[in-house]
Amino acid sequence: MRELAKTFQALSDSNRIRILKMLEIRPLCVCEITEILKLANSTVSKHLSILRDSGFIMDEKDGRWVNYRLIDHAGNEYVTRLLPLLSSWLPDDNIIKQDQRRVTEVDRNIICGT
Amino acid sequence: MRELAKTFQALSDSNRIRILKMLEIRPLCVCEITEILKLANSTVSKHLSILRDSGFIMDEKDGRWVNYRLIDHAGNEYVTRLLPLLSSWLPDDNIIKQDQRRVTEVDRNIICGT
DNA sequence: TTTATATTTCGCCAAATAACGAAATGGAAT
DNA sequence: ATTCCATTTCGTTATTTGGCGAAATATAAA
Repeated sequence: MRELAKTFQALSDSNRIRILKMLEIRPLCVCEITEILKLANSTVSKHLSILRDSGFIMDEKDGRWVNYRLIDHAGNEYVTRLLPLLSSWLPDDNIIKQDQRRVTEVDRNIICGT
Repeated sequence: MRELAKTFQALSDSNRIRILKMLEIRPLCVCEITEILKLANSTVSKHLSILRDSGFIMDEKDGRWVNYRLIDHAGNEYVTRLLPLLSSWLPDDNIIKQDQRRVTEVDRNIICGT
């Protein structure tokens, strides 16, 4: 039960929901997410670790960046069922739509390290 | 998005999950839930108001008691999808099983007002 | 109307959470 | 090896949360 509560807890924050909805478009590095959410990178890193620890996302090194992506096939029943639900929700949310559009526009080589 | 985060927030506490799983068995009054969870009645009342405000449960007066039950047909997409999921989860959790057994045994006329 | 009882609301406290900036870490490139 | 830069970790702060007991509310019974 602890695990289930923790799973819902991971989804109970607006910024983490925004991150998951952005990752529906494509994998992103921390600085791209930071740029879109307008939060400190340490804050974004914390949100990402919460989403990773609850099984929603995975990370992989890519040169000097760390790419985060939605988990492909979760070994986790809760995540397996919740991710598709989340994917079907908020299609008309203005913030989510704007975030997702910016994901298609943003280029890590330009925005990172300014 | 706020509403969605709030919905998950409601499910992010173990005691609220226990309450919802108890209500799968039958409607319950506050003092029955209080007896099973072993919490202060003010605490249980707060949990119930959170679950009600997020659309998972409804209340109805019944004499001097207030019965809480799972919402029948939610006007809420999130609740409509999440309640069946929750219902399918935790079938082997020992605490949940014990709670649900106690729901079938408990009698408000005996346990309330001792 | 008075008393009893179930529930809610209020005020408080301790613990958890989300945010930040600064410092530490770890590769990549020079 | 040293520098550069993306990311993580650490320490702090403000806010939220979950818990309690006491007081307020509401309804049933006497």
